[in-house]
Amino acid sequence: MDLNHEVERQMEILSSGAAEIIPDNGLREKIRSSIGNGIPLRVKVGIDPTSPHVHLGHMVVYGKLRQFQDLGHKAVLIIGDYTARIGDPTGRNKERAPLTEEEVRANSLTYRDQIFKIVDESKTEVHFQSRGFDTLTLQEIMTTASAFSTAHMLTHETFRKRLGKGDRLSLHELFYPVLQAWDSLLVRSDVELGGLDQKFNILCGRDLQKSRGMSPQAALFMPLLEGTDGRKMSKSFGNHIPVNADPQEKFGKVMSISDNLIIPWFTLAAQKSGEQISLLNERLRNENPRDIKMELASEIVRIYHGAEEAQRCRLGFVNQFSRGEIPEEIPRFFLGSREMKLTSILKESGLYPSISEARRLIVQGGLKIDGKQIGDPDFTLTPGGDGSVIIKAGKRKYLKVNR
RNA sequence: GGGGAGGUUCCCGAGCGGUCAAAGGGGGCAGACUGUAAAUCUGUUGUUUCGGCUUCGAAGGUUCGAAUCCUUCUCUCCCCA
Repeated sequence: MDLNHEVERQMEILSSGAAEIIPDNGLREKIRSSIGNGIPLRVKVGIDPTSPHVHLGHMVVYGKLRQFQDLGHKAVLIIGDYTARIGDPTGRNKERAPLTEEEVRANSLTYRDQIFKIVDESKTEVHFQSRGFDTLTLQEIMTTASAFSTAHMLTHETFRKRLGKGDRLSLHELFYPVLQAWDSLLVRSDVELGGLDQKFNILCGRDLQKSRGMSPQAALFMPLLEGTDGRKMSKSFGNHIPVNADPQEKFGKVMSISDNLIIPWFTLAAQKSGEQISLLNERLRNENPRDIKMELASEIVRIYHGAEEAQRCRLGFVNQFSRGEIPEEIPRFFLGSREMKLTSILKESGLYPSISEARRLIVQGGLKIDGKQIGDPDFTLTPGGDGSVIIKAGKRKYLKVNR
Protein backbone atom coordinates (compact mmCIF):
# COMPACT_ATOMS: atom_id res chain seq x y z
CA MET A 1 0.00 0.00 0.00
CA ASP A 2 1.27 3.40 -0.92
CA LEU A 3 1.58 5.37 2.31
CA ASN A 4 1.06 8.79 0.78
CA HIS A 5 -1.94 7.60 -1.09
CA GLU A 6 -3.53 6.19 2.04
CA VAL A 7 -2.80 9.35 4.01
CA GLU A 8 -4.47 11.47 1.37
CA ARG A 9 -7.41 9.11 1.17
CA GLN A 10 -8.04 9.45 4.89
CA MET A 11 -7.50 13.19 4.81
CA GLU A 12 -10.04 13.59 2.08
CA ILE A 13 -12.69 11.69 3.99
CA LEU A 14 -11.96 13.33 7.30
CA SER A 15 -11.69 16.88 6.09
CA SER A 16 -14.90 16.72 4.10
CA GLY A 17 -17.44 18.95 5.72
CA ALA A 18 -14.95 20.19 8.30
CA ALA A 19 -14.88 23.88 9.01
CA GLU A 20 -11.29 24.09 10.11
CA ILE A 21 -8.36 21.90 11.03
CA ILE A 22 -5.68 23.22 13.34
CA PRO A 23 -2.82 23.15 12.68
CA ASP A 24 -3.10 22.84 8.93
CA ASN A 25 -0.80 19.90 8.61
CA GLY A 26 -1.17 18.50 12.09
CA LEU A 27 -3.87 16.01 11.27
CA ARG A 28 -2.05 14.82 8.18
CA GLU A 29 1.11 14.18 10.19
CA LYS A 30 -0.80 12.33 12.88
CA ILE A 31 -2.44 10.12 10.30
CA ARG A 32 0.87 9.49 8.59
CA SER A 33 2.58 8.32 11.75
CA SER A 34 -0.47 6.29 12.77
CA ILE A 35 -0.40 4.40 9.52
CA GLY A 36 3.37 4.12 9.76
CA ASN A 37 3.49 2.58 13.22
CA GLY A 38 0.15 0.83 13.07
CA ILE A 39 -1.19 2.54 16.19
CA PRO A 40 -4.69 3.97 15.76
CA LEU A 41 -5.20 7.64 16.56
CA ARG A 42 -6.96 8.43 19.80
CA VAL A 43 -9.79 10.70 18.74
CA LYS A 44 -11.41 12.55 21.58
CA VAL A 45 -14.89 14.02 21.72
CA GLY A 46 -16.27 15.60 24.82
CA ILE A 47 -19.90 15.18 25.78
CA ASP A 48 -21.60 17.91 27.69
CA PRO A 49 -24.46 16.14 29.46
CA THR A 50 -26.24 19.30 30.57
CA SER A 51 -29.49 18.14 29.08
CA PRO A 52 -30.94 14.81 28.03
CA HIS A 53 -31.97 16.32 24.70
CA VAL A 54 -29.58 15.42 21.94
CA HIS A 55 -30.37 16.91 18.57
CA LEU A 56 -29.08 16.55 15.05
CA GLY A 57 -26.75 19.50 15.59
CA HIS A 58 -24.90 17.54 18.26
CA MET A 59 -24.70 14.52 16.00
CA VAL A 60 -22.59 16.27 13.37
CA VAL A 61 -19.36 15.63 15.25
CA TYR A 62 -20.38 12.08 16.05
CA GLY A 63 -20.85 11.43 12.37
CA LYS A 64 -17.30 12.61 11.86
CA LEU A 65 -16.14 10.48 14.76
CA ARG A 66 -17.71 7.47 13.09
CA GLN A 67 -15.66 8.18 9.98
CA PHE A 68 -12.52 8.08 12.08
CA GLN A 69 -13.63 4.74 13.49
CA ASP A 70 -14.33 3.36 10.06
CA LEU A 71 -10.75 4.24 9.13
CA GLY A 72 -9.52 2.18 12.06
CA HIS A 73 -9.02 4.89 14.66
CA LYS A 74 -10.04 4.83 18.29
CA ALA A 75 -12.93 6.93 19.58
CA VAL A 76 -12.43 8.33 23.05
CA LEU A 77 -15.60 9.75 24.56
CA ILE A 78 -15.31 11.94 27.60
CA ILE A 79 -18.46 12.29 29.59
CA GLY A 80 -18.11 15.76 30.99
CA ASP A 81 -19.91 15.17 34.23
CA TYR A 82 -17.80 17.83 35.89
CA THR A 83 -17.81 20.42 33.16
CA ALA A 84 -21.55 19.88 32.87
CA ARG A 85 -21.88 21.09 36.39
CA ILE A 86 -20.05 24.27 35.49
CA GLY A 87 -21.90 24.67 32.24
CA ASP A 88 -20.14 25.47 29.01
CA PRO A 89 -19.82 29.23 29.07
CA THR A 90 -19.63 29.34 25.28
CA GLY A 91 -22.49 31.34 23.90
CA ARG A 92 -24.05 31.78 27.29
CA ASN A 93 -24.88 35.15 28.60
CA LYS A 94 -25.71 33.82 31.98
CA GLU A 95 -24.14 31.60 34.51
CA ARG A 96 -25.73 28.21 34.24
CA ALA A 97 -27.81 26.86 37.07
CA PRO A 98 -25.76 24.04 38.53
CA LEU A 99 -27.03 20.55 37.86
CA THR A 100 -27.13 17.92 40.52
CA GLU A 101 -25.01 14.83 40.31
CA GLU A 102 -28.07 12.70 39.64
CA GLU A 103 -29.28 14.89 36.81
CA VAL A 104 -25.88 14.73 35.19
CA ARG A 105 -25.74 10.98 35.58
CA ALA A 106 -29.18 10.51 34.08
CA ASN A 107 -28.37 12.83 31.19
CA SER A 108 -25.13 11.01 30.53
CA LEU A 109 -26.89 7.71 30.11
CA THR A 110 -29.55 8.90 27.66
CA TYR A 111 -26.90 10.88 25.85
CA ARG A 112 -24.72 7.86 25.41
CA ASP A 113 -27.53 5.72 24.05
CA GLN A 114 -28.33 8.30 21.44
CA ILE A 115 -24.73 8.77 20.37
CA PHE A 116 -24.27 5.07 19.84
CA LYS A 117 -26.95 5.17 17.17
CA ILE A 118 -24.17 6.56 15.01
CA VAL A 119 -20.93 5.83 16.80
CA ASP A 120 -19.67 2.25 16.94
CA GLU A 121 -19.80 1.36 20.60
CA SER A 122 -17.44 -1.58 20.27
CA LYS A 123 -14.64 0.69 19.07
CA THR A 124 -15.15 3.32 21.71
CA GLU A 125 -13.47 4.07 24.98
CA VAL A 126 -15.67 5.94 27.45
CA HIS A 127 -14.33 8.01 30.32
CA PHE A 128 -16.18 9.78 33.04
CA GLN A 129 -14.48 13.00 34.03
CA SER A 130 -15.37 12.52 37.64
CA ARG A 131 -13.39 9.32 37.82
CA GLY A 132 -10.19 11.17 37.10
CA PHE A 133 -10.99 14.44 38.77
CA ASP A 134 -12.52 13.42 42.08
CA THR A 135 -9.21 12.44 43.60
CA LEU A 136 -7.21 15.46 42.54
CA THR A 137 -5.36 17.38 45.19
CA LEU A 138 -5.40 21.13 45.42
CA GLN A 139 -1.74 21.04 44.57
CA GLU A 140 -2.39 19.33 41.25
CA ILE A 141 -5.24 21.67 40.48
CA MET A 142 -3.10 24.71 41.06
CA THR A 143 -0.23 23.38 39.02
CA THR A 144 -2.52 22.79 36.08
CA ALA A 145 -4.26 26.11 36.46
CA SER A 146 -0.92 27.84 36.40
CA ALA A 147 -0.38 26.67 32.84
CA PHE A 148 -2.99 29.20 31.74
CA SER A 149 -2.89 32.94 32.02
CA THR A 150 -5.91 34.95 33.05
CA ALA A 151 -5.44 37.36 30.19
CA HIS A 152 -5.61 34.47 27.79
CA MET A 153 -8.74 33.05 29.38
CA LEU A 154 -10.38 36.42 29.10
CA THR A 155 -9.81 36.49 25.37
CA HIS A 156 -12.57 33.88 25.14
CA GLU A 157 -15.25 35.78 23.30
CA THR A 158 -17.98 34.80 25.71
CA PHE A 159 -16.03 35.81 28.77
CA ARG A 160 -15.13 39.09 27.12
CA LYS A 161 -18.72 39.82 26.21
CA ARG A 162 -20.00 38.97 29.65
CA LEU A 163 -17.45 41.24 31.28
CA GLY A 164 -18.14 43.96 28.77
CA LYS A 165 -21.86 43.81 29.37
CA GLY A 166 -21.38 43.83 33.09
CA ASP A 167 -22.85 40.37 33.55
CA ARG A 168 -21.72 38.10 36.26
CA LEU A 169 -18.80 35.82 35.51
CA SER A 170 -17.96 33.37 38.27
CA LEU A 171 -14.42 32.34 38.97
CA HIS A 172 -15.16 28.66 38.48
CA GLU A 173 -16.44 29.28 34.99
CA LEU A 174 -12.90 30.07 33.95
CA PHE A 175 -12.18 26.46 34.81
CA TYR A 176 -14.35 25.07 32.08
CA PRO A 177 -11.67 25.29 29.38
CA VAL A 178 -9.06 24.12 31.87
CA LEU A 179 -10.96 20.93 32.69
CA GLN A 180 -11.62 20.21 29.06
CA ALA A 181 -7.95 20.68 28.31
CA TRP A 182 -7.07 18.43 31.18
CA ASP A 183 -9.16 15.65 29.69
CA SER A 184 -6.99 15.77 26.60
CA LEU A 185 -3.95 15.43 28.76
CA LEU A 186 -5.32 12.47 30.72
CA VAL A 187 -6.53 10.46 27.76
CA ARG A 188 -3.51 11.42 25.65
CA SER A 189 -5.65 12.38 22.70
CA ASP A 190 -4.11 12.74 19.25
CA VAL A 191 -7.09 14.50 17.80
CA GLU A 192 -10.02 16.32 19.31
CA LEU A 193 -13.26 16.86 17.42
CA GLY A 194 -15.78 19.51 18.18
CA GLY A 195 -18.10 22.15 16.85
CA LEU A 196 -16.63 25.42 15.74
CA ASP A 197 -17.92 26.93 18.96
CA GLN A 198 -15.51 24.69 20.85
CA LYS A 199 -12.45 26.27 19.28
CA PHE A 200 -11.24 28.04 22.37
CA ASN A 201 -11.69 25.05 24.66
CA ILE A 202 -10.07 22.58 22.30
CA LEU A 203 -7.11 24.82 21.62
CA CYS A 204 -6.58 25.07 25.37
CA GLY A 205 -6.09 21.30 25.26
CA ARG A 206 -3.25 21.77 22.81
CA ASP A 207 -1.64 24.36 25.05
CA LEU A 208 -1.80 22.15 28.09
CA GLN A 209 -0.42 19.10 26.31
CA LYS A 210 2.40 21.19 24.91
CA SER A 211 3.21 22.57 28.35
CA ARG A 212 3.64 18.99 29.57
CA GLY A 213 5.92 18.05 26.73
CA MET A 214 3.29 16.04 24.92
CA SER A 215 2.65 16.29 21.20
CA PRO A 216 -0.37 18.58 21.00
CA GLN A 217 -3.60 17.12 19.66
CA ALA A 218 -4.79 18.13 16.25
CA ALA A 219 -8.10 19.92 16.33
CA LEU A 220 -10.88 19.29 13.84
CA PHE A 221 -13.87 21.60 13.92
CA MET A 222 -17.21 20.93 12.34
CA PRO A 223 -19.46 23.80 11.31
CA LEU A 224 -22.50 24.36 13.45
CA LEU A 225 -25.59 22.85 11.92
CA GLU A 226 -28.21 25.48 11.35
CA GLY A 227 -31.59 24.79 12.83
CA THR A 228 -34.84 24.66 10.92
CA ASP A 229 -35.02 28.45 10.98
CA GLY A 230 -31.46 29.10 9.85
CA ARG A 231 -30.05 30.06 13.22
CA LYS A 232 -27.68 27.81 15.11
CA MET A 233 -29.54 24.67 16.11
CA SER A 234 -30.38 24.90 19.75
CA LYS A 235 -33.13 23.66 21.95
CA SER A 236 -33.64 27.10 23.39
CA PHE A 237 -34.43 28.48 19.93
CA GLY A 238 -36.91 25.68 19.43
CA ASN A 239 -35.42 25.03 15.99
CA HIS A 240 -33.89 21.66 16.73
CA ILE A 241 -34.64 18.12 15.69
CA PRO A 242 -34.20 15.75 18.62
CA VAL A 243 -32.50 12.44 17.97
CA ASN A 244 -35.30 10.88 19.98
CA ALA A 245 -38.02 12.48 17.89
CA ASP A 246 -40.22 9.96 16.20
CA PRO A 247 -39.42 9.39 12.54
CA GLN A 248 -42.51 11.11 11.22
CA GLU A 249 -41.70 14.22 13.21
CA LYS A 250 -38.09 14.19 12.06
CA PHE A 251 -39.16 13.93 8.48
CA GLY A 252 -41.58 16.81 8.82
CA LYS A 253 -39.11 19.04 10.55
CA VAL A 254 -36.46 18.45 7.94
CA MET A 255 -39.03 19.43 5.33
CA SER A 256 -39.41 22.76 7.07
CA ILE A 257 -35.82 23.92 6.65
CA SER A 258 -35.28 26.66 4.13
CA ASP A 259 -33.94 25.78 0.72
CA ASN A 260 -30.51 27.27 1.22
CA LEU A 261 -29.88 24.82 4.05
CA ILE A 262 -30.39 21.74 1.90
CA ILE A 263 -26.74 21.43 0.91
CA PRO A 264 -25.26 22.15 4.36
CA TRP A 265 -27.61 19.57 5.81
CA PHE A 266 -26.69 16.96 3.25
CA THR A 267 -23.08 17.59 4.14
CA LEU A 268 -23.32 17.75 7.89
CA ALA A 269 -26.37 15.76 8.90
CA ALA A 270 -26.28 13.16 6.16
CA GLN A 271 -22.50 13.01 5.66
CA LYS A 272 -22.58 13.35 1.92
CA SER A 273 -19.27 14.36 0.52
CA GLY A 274 -17.51 15.82 -2.51
CA GLU A 275 -18.96 14.28 -5.63
CA GLN A 276 -22.37 13.61 -4.16
CA ILE A 277 -22.68 17.21 -3.07
CA SER A 278 -21.79 18.65 -6.43
CA LEU A 279 -24.30 16.33 -8.01
CA LEU A 280 -26.97 17.57 -5.62
CA ASN A 281 -26.01 21.16 -6.32
CA GLU A 282 -26.46 20.51 -10.00
CA ARG A 283 -29.86 18.94 -9.47
CA LEU A 284 -30.98 21.79 -7.24
CA ARG A 285 -30.65 24.11 -10.19
CA ASN A 286 -32.96 22.06 -12.36
CA GLU A 287 -35.38 20.31 -10.06
CA ASN A 288 -37.97 21.34 -7.54
CA PRO A 289 -36.03 21.86 -4.30
CA ARG A 290 -38.89 20.29 -2.42
CA ASP A 291 -38.20 16.92 -3.99
CA ILE A 292 -34.53 17.09 -3.12
CA LYS A 293 -35.40 18.12 0.38
CA MET A 294 -37.60 15.06 0.57
CA GLU A 295 -34.60 12.93 -0.25
CA LEU A 296 -32.72 14.65 2.52
CA ALA A 297 -35.51 13.98 4.97
CA SER A 298 -35.66 10.33 3.91
CA GLU A 299 -31.92 9.99 4.26
CA ILE A 300 -31.91 11.43 7.75
CA VAL A 301 -34.76 9.22 8.87
CA ARG A 302 -32.95 6.26 7.32
CA ILE A 303 -29.80 6.97 9.30
CA TYR A 304 -31.63 6.83 12.61
CA HIS A 305 -34.55 4.51 11.93
CA GLY A 306 -33.78 2.47 8.85
CA ALA A 307 -34.83 2.45 5.23
CA GLU A 308 -38.27 1.00 5.76
CA GLU A 309 -39.25 3.69 8.19
CA ALA A 310 -37.88 6.35 5.84
CA GLN A 311 -40.09 5.10 3.06
CA ARG A 312 -43.13 5.06 5.32
CA CYS A 313 -42.52 8.64 6.48
CA ARG A 314 -42.13 9.84 2.95
CA LEU A 315 -45.45 8.37 1.91
CA GLY A 316 -47.08 9.70 5.03
CA PHE A 317 -45.76 13.16 4.35
CA VAL A 318 -46.92 13.21 0.77
CA ASN A 319 -50.37 12.02 1.79
CA GLN A 320 -50.80 14.44 4.60
CA PHE A 321 -49.31 17.61 3.23
CA SER A 322 -49.04 17.38 -0.50
CA ARG A 323 -52.47 15.81 -0.86
CA GLY A 324 -54.00 17.13 2.33
CA GLU A 325 -55.06 13.72 3.53
CA ILE A 326 -55.45 12.72 7.11
CA PRO A 327 -52.43 10.84 8.44
CA GLU A 328 -52.76 7.17 9.24
CA GLU A 329 -51.92 7.29 12.88
CA ILE A 330 -53.53 10.00 14.91
CA PRO A 331 -54.13 10.29 18.61
CA ARG A 332 -57.47 9.18 19.92
CA PHE A 333 -59.75 10.56 22.55
CA PHE A 334 -62.56 8.67 24.17
CA LEU A 335 -65.59 10.73 24.88
CA GLY A 336 -67.62 7.81 26.10
CA SER A 337 -70.98 8.91 27.35
CA ARG A 338 -69.79 12.32 28.47
CA GLU A 339 -70.72 15.63 26.97
CA MET A 340 -67.71 17.91 26.63
CA LYS A 341 -66.76 21.28 25.32
CA LEU A 342 -64.36 21.24 22.41
CA THR A 343 -61.97 23.43 24.35
CA SER A 344 -61.81 20.92 27.19
CA ILE A 345 -61.26 18.06 24.79
CA LEU A 346 -58.34 19.89 23.19
CA LYS A 347 -56.79 20.48 26.56
CA GLU A 348 -57.38 17.06 28.07
CA SER A 349 -56.11 15.28 25.00
CA GLY A 350 -52.91 17.27 25.30
CA LEU A 351 -53.23 18.92 21.90
CA TYR A 352 -53.22 22.34 23.49
CA PRO A 353 -51.80 23.26 26.88
CA SER A 354 -54.64 25.43 28.13
CA ILE A 355 -58.27 26.08 27.50
CA SER A 356 -57.45 29.64 26.59
CA GLU A 357 -55.15 28.55 23.80
CA ALA A 358 -57.71 26.08 22.53
CA ARG A 359 -60.30 28.84 22.59
CA ARG A 360 -58.03 31.14 20.60
CA LEU A 361 -57.50 28.45 18.02
CA ILE A 362 -61.23 28.07 17.51
CA VAL A 363 -61.95 31.78 17.41
CA GLN A 364 -59.19 32.21 14.83
CA GLY A 365 -60.80 29.66 12.59
CA GLY A 366 -58.18 26.98 12.96
CA LEU A 367 -60.42 24.12 13.96
CA LYS A 368 -62.37 21.72 11.80
CA ILE A 369 -64.54 18.74 12.67
CA ASP A 370 -64.79 16.27 9.82
CA GLY A 371 -63.73 19.02 7.47
CA LYS A 372 -66.27 21.55 8.68
CA GLN A 373 -64.94 24.67 10.33
CA ILE A 374 -66.16 25.34 13.84
CA GLY A 375 -66.02 28.97 14.96
CA ASP A 376 -67.92 28.75 18.21
CA PRO A 377 -65.59 28.39 21.17
CA ASP A 378 -68.42 26.99 23.29
CA PHE A 379 -69.17 24.20 20.83
CA THR A 380 -69.93 21.01 22.70
CA LEU A 381 -69.50 17.46 21.54
CA THR A 382 -72.26 15.12 22.60
CA PRO A 383 -72.04 11.36 22.90
CA GLY A 384 -73.64 9.11 20.36
CA GLY A 385 -74.26 10.79 17.06
CA ASP A 386 -72.53 9.14 14.15
CA GLY A 387 -69.70 7.41 15.96
CA SER A 388 -66.24 8.90 15.75
CA VAL A 389 -65.26 12.29 14.40
CA ILE A 390 -61.94 13.69 13.24
CA ILE A 391 -60.85 16.99 14.68
CA LYS A 392 -58.23 18.98 12.81
CA ALA A 393 -56.62 21.62 14.96
CA GLY A 394 -54.38 24.09 13.21
CA LYS A 395 -52.40 22.92 10.24
CA ARG A 396 -51.17 19.61 11.44
CA LYS A 397 -52.73 18.36 14.61
CA TYR A 398 -55.39 15.73 14.42
CA LEU A 399 -57.51 13.99 16.99
CA LYS A 400 -59.94 11.17 16.57
CA VAL A 401 -62.76 11.35 19.04
CA ASN A 402 -64.69 8.17 19.75
CA ARG A 403 -68.10 8.50 21.22
C1' G B 1 -15.63 47.07 54.17
C1' G B 2 -17.69 51.97 51.65
C1' G B 3 -20.66 54.13 47.65
C1' G B 4 -23.94 53.67 43.37
C1' A B 5 -27.34 50.95 39.89
C1' G B 6 -30.60 47.03 39.29
C1' G B 7 -33.98 42.11 39.60
C1' U B 8 -40.89 42.98 35.05
C1' U B 9 -44.90 38.12 31.80
C1' C B 10 -41.20 32.05 27.44
C1' C B 11 -36.64 35.59 26.18
C1' C B 12 -34.91 40.75 25.53
C1' G B 13 -36.84 45.13 27.25
C1' A B 14 -40.46 49.62 28.52
C1' G B 15 -43.50 51.10 32.63
C1' C B 16 -42.37 54.29 38.02
C1' G B 17 -49.66 55.29 42.59
C1' G B 18 -55.42 54.20 39.37
C1' U B 19 -56.88 54.34 32.23
C1' C B 20 -51.57 47.69 33.66
C1' A B 21 -52.65 41.13 32.54
C1' A B 22 -48.62 45.40 31.88
C1' A B 23 -45.60 49.24 25.46
C1' G B 24 -42.09 47.38 21.74
C1' G B 25 -39.10 43.42 19.69
C1' G B 26 -37.94 38.13 19.54
C1' G B 27 -40.10 33.38 19.95
C1' G B 28 -44.83 30.54 19.93
C1' C B 29 -49.77 29.76 17.91
C1' A B 30 -53.50 30.73 14.05
C1' G B 31 -55.19 32.72 9.18
C1' A B 32 -53.94 34.19 4.02
C1' C B 33 -50.51 32.98 0.39
C1' U B 34 -47.05 28.98 -1.34
C1' G B 35 -43.65 23.49 -4.34
C1' U B 36 -42.76 23.12 1.48
C1' A B 37 -44.23 22.89 8.23
C1' A B 38 -39.57 28.29 3.84
C1' A B 39 -40.28 33.63 2.81
C1' U B 40 -44.01 37.43 3.23
C1' C B 41 -48.45 39.71 5.14
C1' U B 42 -52.43 39.76 9.04
C1' G B 43 -54.22 38.44 13.72
C1' U B 44 -53.15 36.49 18.41
C1' U B 45 -50.07 35.39 22.79
C1' G B 46 -51.23 34.45 31.95
C1' U B 47 -55.37 31.54 33.29
C1' U B 48 -60.66 30.74 33.68
C1' U B 49 -66.75 27.15 35.01
C1' C B 50 -66.05 34.11 31.25
C1' G B 51 -68.43 35.82 37.14
C1' G B 52 -63.54 36.05 38.17
C1' C B 53 -58.66 34.16 39.69
C1' U B 54 -53.17 34.39 40.11
C1' U B 55 -48.61 37.57 37.98
C1' C B 56 -43.93 42.28 37.87
C1' G B 57 -36.87 38.77 43.06
C1' A B 58 -39.09 37.27 48.56
C1' A B 59 -41.72 38.68 52.92
C1' G B 60 -44.16 42.48 55.41
C1' G B 61 -46.24 47.71 55.48
C1' U B 62 -48.54 52.60 53.67
C1' U B 63 -53.04 53.58 50.63
C1' C B 64 -59.92 53.38 48.83
C1' G B 65 -56.12 51.48 45.23
C1' A B 66 -49.09 49.41 44.25
C1' A B 67 -45.14 46.50 39.07
C1' U B 68 -44.94 51.59 40.67
C1' C B 69 -44.11 54.45 47.67
C1' C B 70 -41.75 52.52 52.64
C1' U B 71 -39.11 48.47 55.57
C1' U B 72 -36.38 44.04 55.89
C1' C B 73 -34.35 39.99 53.28
C1' U B 74 -32.11 37.95 48.89
C1' C B 75 -29.51 37.90 44.18
C1' U B 76 -26.72 40.57 40.22
C1' C B 77 -23.71 44.57 38.11
C1' C B 78 -20.41 48.99 38.50
C1' C B 79 -16.85 52.24 41.15
C1' C B 80 -13.56 52.59 45.48
C1' A B 81 -10.69 49.62 49.31
